[in-house]
Amino acid sequence: MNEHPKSGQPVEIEGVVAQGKLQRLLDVLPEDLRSEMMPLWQSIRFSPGDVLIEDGEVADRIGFVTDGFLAMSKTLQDRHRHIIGLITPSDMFGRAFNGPSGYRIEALSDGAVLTCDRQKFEAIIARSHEAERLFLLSILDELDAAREWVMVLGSSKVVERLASLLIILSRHKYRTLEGTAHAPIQLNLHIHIKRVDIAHLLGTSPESLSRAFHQLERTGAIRIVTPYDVELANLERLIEISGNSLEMRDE
Amino acid sequence: MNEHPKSGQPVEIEGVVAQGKLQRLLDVLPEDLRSEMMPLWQSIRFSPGDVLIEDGEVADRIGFVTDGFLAMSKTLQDRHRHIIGLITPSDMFGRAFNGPSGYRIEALSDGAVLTCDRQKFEAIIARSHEAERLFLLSILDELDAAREWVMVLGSSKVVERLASLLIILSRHKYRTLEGTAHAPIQLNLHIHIKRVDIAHLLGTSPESLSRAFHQLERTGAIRIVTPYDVELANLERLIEISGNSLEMRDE
DNA sequence: CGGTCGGTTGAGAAGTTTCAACGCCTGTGG
DNA sequence: CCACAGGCGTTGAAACTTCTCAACCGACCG
Repeated sequence: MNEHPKSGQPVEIEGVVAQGKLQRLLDVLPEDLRSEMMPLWQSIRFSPGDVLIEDGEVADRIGFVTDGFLAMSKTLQDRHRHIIGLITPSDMFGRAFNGPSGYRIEALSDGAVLTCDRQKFEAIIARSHEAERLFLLSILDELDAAREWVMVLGSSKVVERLASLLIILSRHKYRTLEGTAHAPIQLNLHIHIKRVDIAHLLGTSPESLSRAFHQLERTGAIRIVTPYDVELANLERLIEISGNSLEMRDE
Repeated sequence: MNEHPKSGQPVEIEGVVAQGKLQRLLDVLPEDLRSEMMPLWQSIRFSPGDVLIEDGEVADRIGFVTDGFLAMSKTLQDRHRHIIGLITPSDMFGRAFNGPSGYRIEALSDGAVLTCDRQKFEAIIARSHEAERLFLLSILDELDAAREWVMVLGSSKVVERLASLLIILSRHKYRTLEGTAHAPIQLNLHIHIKRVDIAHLLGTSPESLSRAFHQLERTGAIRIVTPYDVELANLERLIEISGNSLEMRDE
């Protein structure tokens, strides 16, 4: 274990490297708080279907995704399932500073999280003004993401929503895309999420989703290598189909 | 009306009484900061179509709605307009602690806001740990609201989305509904928002929206007194139609 | 080899969009 | 004071998209 991780130096926990938001958070913590927090972290692997936090439960842990996809989901009385949002690597989950979870946190793919006792996490963050500010900013990012998602779901056609999703996922993967949108690059997305789950995320059925995928392929926007491996053959066209609702902004 | 944790003294600015979140924020501020902030507030009236903050603009003011409805909206290149969210009385707008606005803030009805210079607001909030914490909590609330809205837009049928909207609006208006959902109460909603705007909010067309309204009326869930004045005749049925996706939780 | 899971495809039913037209109300100018 | 235009909600009808149910297929597994 690293004794004195200086700012910018990768922090490693149980063989897993903390990235993105967690890394930045740790960078900002004063030395004493950081060394207090470090031993609290624990790496946990998950597989599709695992439930990390149940709907309505008061979570006793928070966590950061280091690999794979989690989802916030909700199953209604009529057995209808909605996926409210994806939680992708670097994102946090677990409602720090807040009440019970309004939805289930479940795994959509294989992956791993770094988790920490919620109350201890909160207590340490609250002792650093800088860390609390950083935390606030990350919530504001989440808010933006949620609102962007509202935009996406606002479009009535499934192809549009799917195109938007693919763009968003590609943005997550390659955070340095700005300006290159018009270059004839080819991006590969390996998304190990089942069609049903993507369908529930987009508010549609697996059948319609399948047709949308193949429609995108017919128009040349993407190439379906395997159901989990899509090549963004023509990003410009994909953006056009998505309705131009998304900026290719960086984080 | 809510209980005020500390001072409990309603604050009045230019004849407008600060409610909800703003009141609570002021209550939490230490005396010196509060008297510093008070003179910064200014009440402004708005009418439908007024643009308070333009898409992409770095807002120099933040504000709290005291009456009427604002919307976060975005107009795409293909002239398609989305409304991402409503901003209702007590809500804040204006991206404190954050970059440029990702959408336009426009008025959907007549109403009023209390506004304040953004930088000064931030500076004062940042000097009170309690206020900053409260601010963080209100962002978390917004996040919940945005995600609830994602749920709503996830349902494929327009009637369901409309039913959900009506329930949410009624919850905003009568914050003390829990437990009474089964009582045969009649709620009246006076919403001076044009059908086109509601349609854009629900991601549909005015025509479909109109049909949805009348379908709700036919099934006895609501009664349309005037297009802007709806009576929730059968809340239970409305909830059922909405797909039970919403809890009648309090704020 | 048979079963299950997940993706795809087909076909008819259901819901939505789109375009066009109508009616009501309001405000304006003759 | 009336006529008329424009805004807004509503209604109708046809084109389109999506949903639903059913069947099929390939991969994987016991």
